[in-house]
Amino acid sequence: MPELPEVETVMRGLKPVLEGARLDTVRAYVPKLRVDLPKDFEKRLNGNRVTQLSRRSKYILIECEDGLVAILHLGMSGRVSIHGAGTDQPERAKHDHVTLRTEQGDLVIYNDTRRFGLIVFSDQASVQDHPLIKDIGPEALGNAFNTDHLWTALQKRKSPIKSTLLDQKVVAGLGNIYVCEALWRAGIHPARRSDHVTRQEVEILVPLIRDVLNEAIAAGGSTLKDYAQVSGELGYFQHSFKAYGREGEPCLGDGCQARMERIVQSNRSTFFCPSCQT
DNA sequence: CGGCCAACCTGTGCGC
DNA sequence: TGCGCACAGGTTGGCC
Repeated sequence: MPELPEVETVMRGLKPVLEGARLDTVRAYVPKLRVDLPKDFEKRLNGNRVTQLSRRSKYILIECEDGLVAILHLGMSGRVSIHGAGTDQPERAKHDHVTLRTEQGDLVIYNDTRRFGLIVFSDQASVQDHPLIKDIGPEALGNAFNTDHLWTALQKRKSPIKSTLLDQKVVAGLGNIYVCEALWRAGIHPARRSDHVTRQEVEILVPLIRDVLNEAIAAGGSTLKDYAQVSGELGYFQHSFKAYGREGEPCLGDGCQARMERIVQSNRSTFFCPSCQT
């Protein structure tokens, strides 16, 4: 998926188009993504007015005036494109699964090759208690994600630090790319047992996690492979990773002569420097 | 509960 | 252009 920076970028791109807008024509072309779409999907959204967009972890929350909240997750390959009123509005493309048109004439298309994304309904009063939301840990960019919190979580775990940072119950928003990047910056080996990371290292790691996420958001989200951010003026950006995808290439650490390596941890690729990361 | 793995899908790239 | 396999940014459910 899109990780936190990409989801944040998509949410920010959708905000000016959807917030305050009344939905005019809502269509679903498939019965399910990763899970079934709500049975009354089109009916509940059509004619509704969007009041607020927000993000929780990698979920985009779309609140409507009648209290309905649509919870959107982009999975691995979900993309959102916006086609402004008065511009050419494309024919339905392969893997376009959901379209929203506003009364102003803006068109929002959800495209998801692998259909690992999802859209479910909740309501304003109980969305924080929704099963998908309720166990999520503190936002990586929020104040509640701090040294104490991460340190406490790490003490309870023997699994590799990489796996723990991917656990959304520990910290919300990190994914495979930014965990690799943050651990490289912090000089921590991804296979190190969580409970063997020192408190001093956690103090270094937490702000580095924030840095890498903030830099990616500032860059408009990274554009990579099958993920493309095309929501209007935010545009494209080429973000160059220091660790992710750099197997066999020189480590970019100061004065480091080593080459980056790739290992597989719980079926996910991890990229790291065998010299800088201990 | 912690930890691991398969499953959910489609597409792409590489070796033969 | 064919076949088979590995791999891709995520999350869940089942099992030990």
